[in-house]
Amino acid sequence: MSNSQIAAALTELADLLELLGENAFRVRAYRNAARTIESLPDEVTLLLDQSPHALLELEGIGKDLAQKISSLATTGQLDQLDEVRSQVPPGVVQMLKIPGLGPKKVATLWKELQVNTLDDLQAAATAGRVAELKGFGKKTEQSILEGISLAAEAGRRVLISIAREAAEQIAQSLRKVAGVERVEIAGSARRWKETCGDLDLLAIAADSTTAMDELSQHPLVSQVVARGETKQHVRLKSGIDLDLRVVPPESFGAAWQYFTGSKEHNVVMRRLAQEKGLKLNEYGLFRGEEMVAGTDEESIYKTLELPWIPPELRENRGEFHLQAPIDLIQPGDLQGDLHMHTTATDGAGSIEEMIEGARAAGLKYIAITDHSKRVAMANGLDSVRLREHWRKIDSIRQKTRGIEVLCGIECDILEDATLDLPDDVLAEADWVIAVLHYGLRQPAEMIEKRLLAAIQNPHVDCIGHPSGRLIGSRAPAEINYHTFLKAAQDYGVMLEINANPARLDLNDIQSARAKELRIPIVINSDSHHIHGFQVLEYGVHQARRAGLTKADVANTLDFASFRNLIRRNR
DNA sequence: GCCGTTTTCGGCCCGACTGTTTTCAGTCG
Repeated sequence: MSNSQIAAALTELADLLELLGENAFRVRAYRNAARTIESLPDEVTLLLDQSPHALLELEGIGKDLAQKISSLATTGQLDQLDEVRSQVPPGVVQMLKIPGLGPKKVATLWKELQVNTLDDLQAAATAGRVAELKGFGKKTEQSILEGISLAAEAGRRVLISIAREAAEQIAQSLRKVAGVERVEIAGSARRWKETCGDLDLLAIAADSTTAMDELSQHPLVSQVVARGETKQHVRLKSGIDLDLRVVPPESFGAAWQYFTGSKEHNVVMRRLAQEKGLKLNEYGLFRGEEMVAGTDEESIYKTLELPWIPPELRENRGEFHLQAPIDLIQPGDLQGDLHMHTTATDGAGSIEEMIEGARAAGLKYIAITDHSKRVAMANGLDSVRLREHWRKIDSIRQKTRGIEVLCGIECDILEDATLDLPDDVLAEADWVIAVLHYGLRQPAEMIEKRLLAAIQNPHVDCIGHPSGRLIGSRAPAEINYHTFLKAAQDYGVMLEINANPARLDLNDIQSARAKELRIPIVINSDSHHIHGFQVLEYGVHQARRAGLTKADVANTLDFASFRNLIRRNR
């Protein structure tokens, strides 16, 4: 198992144990271990190869967890996990996804009302039985009803990061099979959609049997749902479904185009073909019986008199108006990263470590932006500690070569629309990102007031993760994007695409609107550890889904130009 | 479950908020 899969298993175990009323500190130990494993630079299997005791060196991992992690890493199995899974109905675990419900409340619902599924819960809440429970009331009952759809949704789709990783891993092992010529990811994962409902792989193979056998036995696969000559449908242990299709080489482009979608994009494609007296399907583009294109995607688009359209744009959201090939931003275009944390607040890396991590990720400049004091749980900084932190950053950057470092702050926009730090402190910052963390459920007028107040503050350079959403688990704040974007444009405030795959906020649609208004976008990692910069890729693909080019993204500028942009906007 | 001892147990990050209570448990980040 990969590190993030091990981390997911440990997190699931923690959830289950918590529901079973296990000691909270024991549960925390599992969660801490999950985080530790997730942020390791090397795969656990590699560490174990180097030394069988390597895991014991890690903070927060003792004999017991080391043994469990090593079992997960080498066999993908953990008896304890299977055991507790059998004790808790899956529907009960899903209830944890309902905002406002934690393990205690869910356990009460499960035990007292015998609700085992989200449907059970909905029925109980509708009947008013939830409000009668001790510790529950009318408001809780109402918020449960509102949150159920969110939880149900979360169960059906997975984050793009989870989807891409599983798909790439399986594609890699299929590529090693004798006779397999080519394997590619298709579907929403190829379009880098925020979430994926299932995975699609496409292969060229002399003999489909060997490829399908390999897939059946893959450690990530739990069961084969269906298997035919050219198509195999499996379910992964993580609950995601995956389709593998084996196609002949001459049809590969057509199949790739077809199975990449989206459905809406393909409807238009087939209509355009029809208008030219052609027929498009997964086998090729045909005039009568004769195949006129289909070995590669480019030939299909070209025959339809279209430039090749990057997968991220294939949503029928205006991509057919493209006259010429569009040169979307690439991951390598980013030179800076303007949002990250250190051990001063809730990060895992020191200032020096984050600088080195950024350098290793190929970045030329960064801003260190720890939390302001309102985020007490993260040990947020007040004016005194922040100034001290900046002094420390300043002395370190004096000695640092090859990468520029800005003294920044991620400053909370408080519930009353004031900022968490006084103006005279913000004025000393090189870079200020203002964000909403609390009070996301306030009425739209209040959210608007808060965002506009932040934008109008002369020291604020950027609004970070504007909606505060966590995909699948926390709904976005209700934002009037029209006034919000207009204000950002008027006051020269940049907007962030937060690259954390659970955020991707601004979303693709609002990012496209920001581009139209020529509001500079910055794509930031929001790193909390030295390997956190890898997520920038997800932010870049989100930007690509919005049609952004290098010129639309401010942190593709060199440092001097970026610095000038900040100065000009202030 | 981990860790570090005043070394085999006792503590483990915490402040604010919400909705429930009538002094606080649970949730959030």
